[in-house]
This record gives sequence, C-alpha cells and structure tokens, in this order.
Amino acid sequence: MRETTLRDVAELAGVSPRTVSNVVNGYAKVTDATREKVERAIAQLGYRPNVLARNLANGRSGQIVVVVPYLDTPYFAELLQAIIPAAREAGYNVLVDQTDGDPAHESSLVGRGARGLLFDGMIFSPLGLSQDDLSVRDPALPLVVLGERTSDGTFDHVGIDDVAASTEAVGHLIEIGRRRIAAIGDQPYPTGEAAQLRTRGFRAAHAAAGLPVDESLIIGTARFNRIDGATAMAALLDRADPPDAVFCYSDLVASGAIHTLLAHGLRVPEDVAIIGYDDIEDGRYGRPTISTISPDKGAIARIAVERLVLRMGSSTPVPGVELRAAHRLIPRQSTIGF
Amino acid sequence: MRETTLRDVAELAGVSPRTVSNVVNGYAKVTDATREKVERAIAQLGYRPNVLARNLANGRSGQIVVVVPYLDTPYFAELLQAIIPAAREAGYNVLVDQTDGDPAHESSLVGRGARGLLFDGMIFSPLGLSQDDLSVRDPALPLVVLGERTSDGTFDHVGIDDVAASTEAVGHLIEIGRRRIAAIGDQPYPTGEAAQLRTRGFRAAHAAAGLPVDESLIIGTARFNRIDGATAMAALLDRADPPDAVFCYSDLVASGAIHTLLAHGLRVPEDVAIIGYDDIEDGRYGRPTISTISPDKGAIARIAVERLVLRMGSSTPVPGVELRAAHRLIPRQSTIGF
DNA sequence: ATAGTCCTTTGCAGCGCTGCAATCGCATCT
DNA sequence: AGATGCGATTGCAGCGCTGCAAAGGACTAT
Repeated sequence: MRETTLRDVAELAGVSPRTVSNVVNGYAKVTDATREKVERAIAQLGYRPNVLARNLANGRSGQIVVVVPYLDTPYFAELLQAIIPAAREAGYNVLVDQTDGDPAHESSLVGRGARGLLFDGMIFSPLGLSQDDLSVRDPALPLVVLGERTSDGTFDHVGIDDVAASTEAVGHLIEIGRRRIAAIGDQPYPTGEAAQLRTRGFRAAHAAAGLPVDESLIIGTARFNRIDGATAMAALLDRADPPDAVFCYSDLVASGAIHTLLAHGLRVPEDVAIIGYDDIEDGRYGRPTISTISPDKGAIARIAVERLVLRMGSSTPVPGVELRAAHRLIPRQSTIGF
Repeated sequence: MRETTLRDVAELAGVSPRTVSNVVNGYAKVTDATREKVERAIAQLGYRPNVLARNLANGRSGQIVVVVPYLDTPYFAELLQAIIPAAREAGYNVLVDQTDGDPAHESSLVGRGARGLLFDGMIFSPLGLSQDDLSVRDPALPLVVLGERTSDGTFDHVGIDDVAASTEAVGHLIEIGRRRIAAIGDQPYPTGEAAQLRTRGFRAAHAAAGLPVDESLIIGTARFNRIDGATAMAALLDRADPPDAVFCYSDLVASGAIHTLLAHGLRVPEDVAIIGYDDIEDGRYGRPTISTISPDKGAIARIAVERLVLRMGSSTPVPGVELRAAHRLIPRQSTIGF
C-alpha cells in the first residue's frame, strides 16, 4: 500500500498539487475556503509530506551534523543537549557523530566526499585535529567550530575566552588565600591548544598577584577524565610539599582529584581547594560541590546554530568570525566550603 | 556552480548515466575497462553522489533514529557509542534524539506523523512511557525497543535479564558475607518497570539464601543519578542500624553512595560494600572501582541494529521478538577490596 | 554462416515535491 | 462596457538518482 502523496490529496480536495503544497508549507496566499478544503483532505487521508522528496526538490536536507570527540564526556553531552533544541527551533534536525578524537576520522569528516549532501552544515568540536587539517576541508561545507581554535576566515569559531576564564579561576584560589597552587591538565603539544590556553591563564593570575609559578606544579594529562585527575592528584600528594589548591582543566579532572584527596583522608577545601572547568551537572551535586568556570552552553549552542543557519542560507561565502560566549566563575564548596 | 552529477560523469566517461550508477554502487557486472574509465572520470570531476536523490529514488533514507531519555547519562552515551558504528557498518546513519524522559515528547516521536520519512527505523529507549503509549504508535515504523519492556508483538525488544542479573549482584554481596543489604533505586509505580525488576532480583537473592528482606532497606529514588545515590545513602547512614552492603540500581547511584560513605569517613568495602549496575566507564576508574553488573552493550547495539535492519528490509510485518543480551557480574574493589 | 547464449550496457520513466512564471477570475476604475 | 490591476491558483519542468526490462555485442555451438 503506497503512502498517500500530494497528488492524492489534491485530487480529493479538487485542487492542484501545487496548491496543496502551498497549504502544507503555509506559503503564499491561499483562501480560507481552499485551505480548509485541503486540510480536510489531508486529515482524511492521513497525508504526511515526504521529506525526502521535499529535500531533493529544494536541494537541502534540513539536517546539520554535530561532531564531537566523545559522546560520553558530560561536557559534550550537555552541549549537545543544548544544540539539539536550538537546531530544531531553526527547523533543522541534528545528526550526531563522534570521532573518538581520532584525527583520521576527524579529517575524513570535514574533508571532501564526507557524506554527500546528507547535511547542510556542520558544527564541529575537534580534538586531535590541528589547525592545518581544518584548512584542507571542503570549502563548500558551512562549518562552525567549537572550542579552542581560531578561524582561518572560512568558518566561524565559537568559544569562551579561555585565558580570561582560567585567570579568574586561579585568581579565585589566590583570593581565598592559597599560595601553592597546582594545575592539572596541561598538554604542551600541537593538539593541546585548549590546555595551553588554560595554562596561560594560570600563569597570568600568578603574575597579576605577584606570585611566582612553581613549574613542577603544572601536571600534564593525556585527557581530561576522572582517572587523569585522580592519578595526577595522587602524584602531587606523594610530594614533600603538596599544594594547597589545584586548578583542574575540567570538572571531571577535578572530580578525580577530589576523589583521591578524600581517599587519602584529606579535606576539601580545608586542606586542598579545588576548582574545575566546564560546570557539568555532576559537579553541582557531588560532595563537595565543585567550584568551576561555567561556560554559557546555551549561548554557545544558540550562537553556533545561528551562525550556521546564516552560512547555510547564504549563497555567497560568509567571512568567518570569532565569537565569544559568556562564562562565569561559580564558587562552590570545593573552594569556599560548606 | 552546480555540483557535478551522474550525468556529467557519464558524459566525460562516454558511457550512460546508468552505468556510472552501477559503478558507484558496485552493482552488477561491469567490465574492468569500463569501471576504470568511469572511476577516472569520477576522480577528475570530484563527483560525489547526491544522497538525497538516491534516497528519493529508492524510497529509503538510510537513516535510523536512536531515541534516548538523556544524552548526558553515561549509560546511554556509551550505548549510543556502540550503536553508531554498528549502524554505520550496516549502511545507516544515526540521528539522535532525546526526550528528557518526557512522556509527551516520547509518544509524539513514536506516534503518527513523527518526522515524515526522514528515518527508516527507530531504536527507542523509553523511560516515562508506559506500555500503552507504545501501542498507539505508527505501525509502519520499524521499531526496536531497548530496556525493560516487553514486546506487544509488533516490535522487537532487546535487553538483558534484569531479574537474573540483579539476583546475581545481590547474591555476590551475600557470598562475601554481608547480611544487612540495602537496595537504592526502587520505583514502585507504572513507569518504573526497570527498577521493579531489580527489586525482584533483590528479593530473589535473599530468598535463595534463606535470608529475610528488611523492607525498610529498600530505598526509592526518582532517577538513577549520583545525587539520588548520595542522598539515599546519607539517609541510610542516619539510621541506628545502617546496612553493611548496598545494591545500587545504577553505577551513578553507586558512585553517589560511595561518595557519601567516604565523606562520612567510612571505608568501602570494609564498612559497607557497594555494587552497581551498567558498568559505565567511570566505575572502572574511580576509587574504589565499582563492582557492577555489566550488560554487553556491544551485543545490545549489534542485536538492536541487526533486528532493525531486518525489519526495515522486510515488506511484510515481522513478528516482534524478545531478545536477550548477555550480562556478567564484575566484582571490583567496592565489594572485594584492593 | 546462422542461430543461440550470456553478459554488459542502455533508455525510459518516475520517486514526490517545489521554483518559476504564466494564467485565471474577479473586482475596480474610466 | 471595456480596460486595468491584483491576488489566488495552476502547469510545467526538473531536482539526481535508480528499477526495470529491453537492447546490444561478443562469443560459442551447430
């Protein structure tokens, strides 16, 4: 049994298919009488537009793809959670893809031949991809990049001011009287741009307060996971001169660090104050709750979708811009106590 | 500038469009000579098939949608992480949707008129949806349901044997000598089927060991999050007779419970043993690592996709079946120590 | 040499919808 | 009455691809 088509509806309603199309799309001027007739026919036949055909006819798919490194990282999951409704509101469906941070996979996605025309645009949050890889992409694909990149002028970039945010975070630790402050999460290599910006903020805050930086307190980690935080914190505690505060490059790292501290019988924040980054939901409910830098995820999602829609709608190239979403410092129990 | 089409390639290669199509799709018999000619033309023009047109022509979109209640729940994120590659291997793209557990949203998705023909099938992990809601859905939509439901015969259901798994989990606690065992996560109302199965296993394990069940040790929670576990555990510790072990209905709940225990200066598992459910990544790296029931997520994903593909490919109704993926008990530090 | 066989290649038509521009019908104006 | 204007409706053609069945070509068998 065939699905009912526009033509079927038109026949029943006694109008042309084109008019039915107009009704369905709310186009143009249609008399109330005609509209009603058509709508009755639609209801009677249970007509549902064939999205595929519509897409082909007007050359767009109405879908955008959001590419993240890991779906199971709370930050990305929460971001996605914000992007999906924003995109839907703009009339787009969201396809999700994950790359596992694999550079090959990441560049195959932005590169030519991707997946044909299944999506009209892409919101991409690269991880293992360096700046160069982004430049060899298909220039026709509307692209908005999230995170710590800089636009080469052919795509938009949305992020928060990481250096400023990190400076605030560390400044907060200094303000509450801490003097031996560690940093967990540095990644001093090409694909570690995000981490490096945070390290820069770490230094800036020290400089602003006239404090020296103990380089040995900057601990590198391969990723920003709980286990990384837990391990790094354990290493810090093994030292003769453990820190009295730690700036963690993600809330997951902070969570791992806190875990280690509690397991060692230390108190947070009394013995060691901890501040994280990302403001994931877990951090709001743990014990202690985690002080953090909260990027405005709703704004990031909204801005990203808005820009992407703009790009997709334009027939001429849109110059790439740098866009900043707001962030704020949220002091919680892990720095200011109960 | 138009994208190059099949016709352009055909012209350049000096063959018919149909032959180019055959080459692109690896169809039928094509001479090596012809194939090579065509492939050269494709490369020269940078031709990419228009997926939209292909979809329209053969009446399928090549996409399936996976609907989960929350994207930011690790269990769902990990499941999705398994489903996406499995679907891709079968030639399908994955659309992701989340319902926030909202019954209205959930039923609008499975109901008629959903999103037209944008997806060929759906893998659905309902939460707030009761059995009845599932039955009023569009019968033409191939559907595979995950979790703790039972099929009404028009769709497939994939899950693990929750009662057996829960029985094993609690049996393990009994085996290591615990006698006052609590359960955190019960949901004694219509949409709490998953929870109820676990409670049933909890009772079964007690019965098998000839132990009485202390009803007051069965704690209900609204969701399966960390905060729920933390709160419930705190309540248990306030009692005059706290438990010596807890069966948590998810690893997140377990994680929250452990957090509370450590914060109270108690030791896990020495003072209180904890076992979770889901085997999420966090549980493998925390401290202590969390003993858990590990559903074979890879198998769930594979089976779900396989069945869905079968349904989508069949023109006649496929009877719905109940499918079970394997699970296993993984004892870790939170029950057997370091 | 002719018929028969088998494999490769082709042409046609159409998936269901929409952009475009033409057309129709009606009311208003001179 | 005829001309003019304007909004509502329509027809055409085509988006780019594939299913189908038939045509073509090369080769073998008689």
